[in-house]
Amino acid sequence: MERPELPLPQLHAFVVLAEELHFGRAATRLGIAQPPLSQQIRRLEGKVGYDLFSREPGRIGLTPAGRELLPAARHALTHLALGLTAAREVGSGRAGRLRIGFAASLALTVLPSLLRTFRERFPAVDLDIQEMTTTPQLAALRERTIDIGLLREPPAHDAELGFETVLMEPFVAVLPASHLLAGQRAVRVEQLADCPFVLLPRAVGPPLYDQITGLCIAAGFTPQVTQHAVEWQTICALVGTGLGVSLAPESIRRIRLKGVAFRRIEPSTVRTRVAVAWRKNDPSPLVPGILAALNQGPPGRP
Amino acid sequence: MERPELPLPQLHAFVVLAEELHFGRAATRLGIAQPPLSQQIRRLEGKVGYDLFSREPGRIGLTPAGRELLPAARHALTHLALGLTAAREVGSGRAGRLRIGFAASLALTVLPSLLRTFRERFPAVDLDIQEMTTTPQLAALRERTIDIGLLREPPAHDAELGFETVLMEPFVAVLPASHLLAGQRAVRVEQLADCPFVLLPRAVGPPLYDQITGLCIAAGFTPQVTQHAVEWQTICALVGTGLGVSLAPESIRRIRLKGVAFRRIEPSTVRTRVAVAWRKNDPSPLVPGILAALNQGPPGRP
DNA sequence: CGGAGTGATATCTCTAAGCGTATGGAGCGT
DNA sequence: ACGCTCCATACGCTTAGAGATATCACTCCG
Repeated sequence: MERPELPLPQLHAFVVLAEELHFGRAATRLGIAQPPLSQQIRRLEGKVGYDLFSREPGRIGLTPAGRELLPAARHALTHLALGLTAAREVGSGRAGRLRIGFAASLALTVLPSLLRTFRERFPAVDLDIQEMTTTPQLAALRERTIDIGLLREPPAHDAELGFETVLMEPFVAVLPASHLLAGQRAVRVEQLADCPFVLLPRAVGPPLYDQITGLCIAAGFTPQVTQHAVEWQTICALVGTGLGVSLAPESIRRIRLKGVAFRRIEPSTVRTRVAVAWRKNDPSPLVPGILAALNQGPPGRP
Repeated sequence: MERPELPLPQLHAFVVLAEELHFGRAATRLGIAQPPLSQQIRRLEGKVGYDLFSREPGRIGLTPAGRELLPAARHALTHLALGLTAAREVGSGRAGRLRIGFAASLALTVLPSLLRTFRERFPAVDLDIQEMTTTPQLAALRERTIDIGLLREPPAHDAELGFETVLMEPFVAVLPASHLLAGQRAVRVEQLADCPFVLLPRAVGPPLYDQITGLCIAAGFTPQVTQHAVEWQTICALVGTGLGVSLAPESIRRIRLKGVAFRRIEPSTVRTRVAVAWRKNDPSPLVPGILAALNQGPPGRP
């Protein structure tokens, strides 16, 4: 990439003159007087090294060299103009791309309303949404694979990432419909002490896992996890087969499955925190945009 | 076409910095100190209205707006550079296109050697050659349909066109091989007085036609033209069938046809002038080039 | 022959680009 | 804590660019 030799204003004048083939009119179109235009063209011809126009009285024409340069000049000017407006669109946040990672359990609650209000405000923005559990989201944010994360139980502080709480969800008990406890309106956690548990593997979201087991421990027992599954959908299905019970954020009530019952638990003080995450140094104007959309949009009730 | 907002030097700096992602190295590549580079980028960002780079200590990166502008900037710069060198190639005459019209009778004499020497000197120039008779050539030159004409009997002076004599050709008699006069080494023009003539239509080249009939009139008779044909090739063929005789420039001896004989004529003082023609105001550097090639190349002997 | 139209030249002004040197200040590693 | 790297800022200088006005030169035309 060598340093540019031809100033753009001169090329602009060149293109306009090539279209008008008349110094007076071209100068008018450029909004300048005629002599400066003559100068511009002369200067440009000086830098190119050859005449670009043949000047015969009453008849201005492009020389072969001018004909050769014209399309390049036109392309450069239009490309730049387009690129500039595109960059401004993106810079202002009117256009662009935002990659969002979200926890599967939010697919039926926060996510839909968030996407709706965001799309209303930024119709030209492409949204790439991708289901990911908490830990991979944090990694993806750092690696710049996603720009926004919707996750559970964020770390309290992070040098690189910012968090904002979206929702505080209580837990519910997930029971087979045939289970004894399913007859109650609410279930005390200690009543689950002897039941086998179906849970997420701890690795996909250690804080949430610890919160659930912490609930049990607070109730005086250590849950016996007999089965793991990576998706809440699967956990509910397994519970439905009678394999065990589970404790889950209230959101998953939206998953309707035959033979599965959800019940409030007591104590109901412990809640799981749902948060947005973003890179603090992300220069994109869409990040503030989506935070605003989250706060403004209808609160995602489970 | 609006007036350009972004100066090219700044875009150049932008592209280089986007490649290096390091102010120091980019400045070195640009051959300037680091602070001016910072200024350039700042100015550019000011004009765009948004940051193009995210500056975190130890890590420079493109913002989305910068990513959007980068390809446009690169395209503009490379297109301009290519267009500029192309224009210079054409301007210097090293490349380009030259449209040549030529009289058919020259296809076997002046034209081949001219093309050969011209191609040696200007290998990158495209030559469009096109067979045309004299009158259309003059029109095509004026209409800028061709750039160079190779024609017979040019007008003595022309305001717009320039001419240079390439060759002065004597005439020969074209006879059926069986003709009585074919037995002689040379034919006196008046011996053709009673023969029917095959000639070009006057319209395709009035001066040449008048010259031929003038030859006859000088010899004391008016030729009886019984047949016209637009190509010398055809004329010779018709002569070969015994339809008549003709008078033609010596060049057409190169046309070898059975049953056709060519003989010197007497008096042999009258000659037909073969000339190059060009637009006097043609800005192309190839015009002087081809004139030089004509003078330098081997003289086109018929 | 004179005037209209068109482009080139001459001269002047002003602005902003472009560069350099010197300096400040934040992170990071030793 | 110190120094190193790296980028930003401040200041001053020079020059090229871009504009205007006034004037000249040429051609064409009535």
